Amino acid sequence: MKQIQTAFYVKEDVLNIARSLIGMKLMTNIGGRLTGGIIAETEAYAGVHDKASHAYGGRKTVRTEVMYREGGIAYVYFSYGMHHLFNVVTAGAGIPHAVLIRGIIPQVGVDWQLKRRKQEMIRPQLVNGPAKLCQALGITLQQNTISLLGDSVWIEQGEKINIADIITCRRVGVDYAGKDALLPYRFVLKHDSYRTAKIN
DNA sequence: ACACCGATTATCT
DNA sequence: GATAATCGGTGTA
Repeated sequence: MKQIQTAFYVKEDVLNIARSLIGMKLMTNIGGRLTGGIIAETEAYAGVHDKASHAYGGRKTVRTEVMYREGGIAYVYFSYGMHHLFNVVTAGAGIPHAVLIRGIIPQVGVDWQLKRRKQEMIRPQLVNGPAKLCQALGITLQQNTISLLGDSVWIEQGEKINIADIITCRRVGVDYAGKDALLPYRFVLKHDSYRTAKIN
């Protein structure tokens, strides 16, 4: 079994999971195309107490219901009328934790990733954002709620990362969360040549 | 380098 | 009817 197993996803320390995901490989096999890359940037969303989380205050809607399920599944949502964002649901059932994947280093099926992104060359802007990597890997609302233990979208062991090579900083685009926008819930791989995003 | 802004629609209130 | 865990293009320097 190459897929990371349920025991990893159901832990309650979402920050630790978000940091541990750095260096692992996010893989998709969608439309007969095998694509993937090393996870280089993540953000933790810590459920009901985190003002930046879609589940803040126990908010439960058609969209966010998936966050309350047992960890190890995908939470994909559609934003700004044109972008898909991919999260890993974590913790046990009833605890709506999630980790947003914000950047990868393309590794598998790079030609398909370029094609999906309508680009010719491998450049930082290929996959250095949450909506960009979804487009490159073919992730859409179709993948919402699917198990990460299946053979369509999954995470597998990747490179061993030294903890000193991970930058911890503030999350992006969550100003509406007030004080919680300042929390150090974002993890970024140092020396990622595909990253151009600013570190706060 | 950085600031500004328009695109476009599922989902929520 | 309003909002949005973004992106890419344009403009100024």
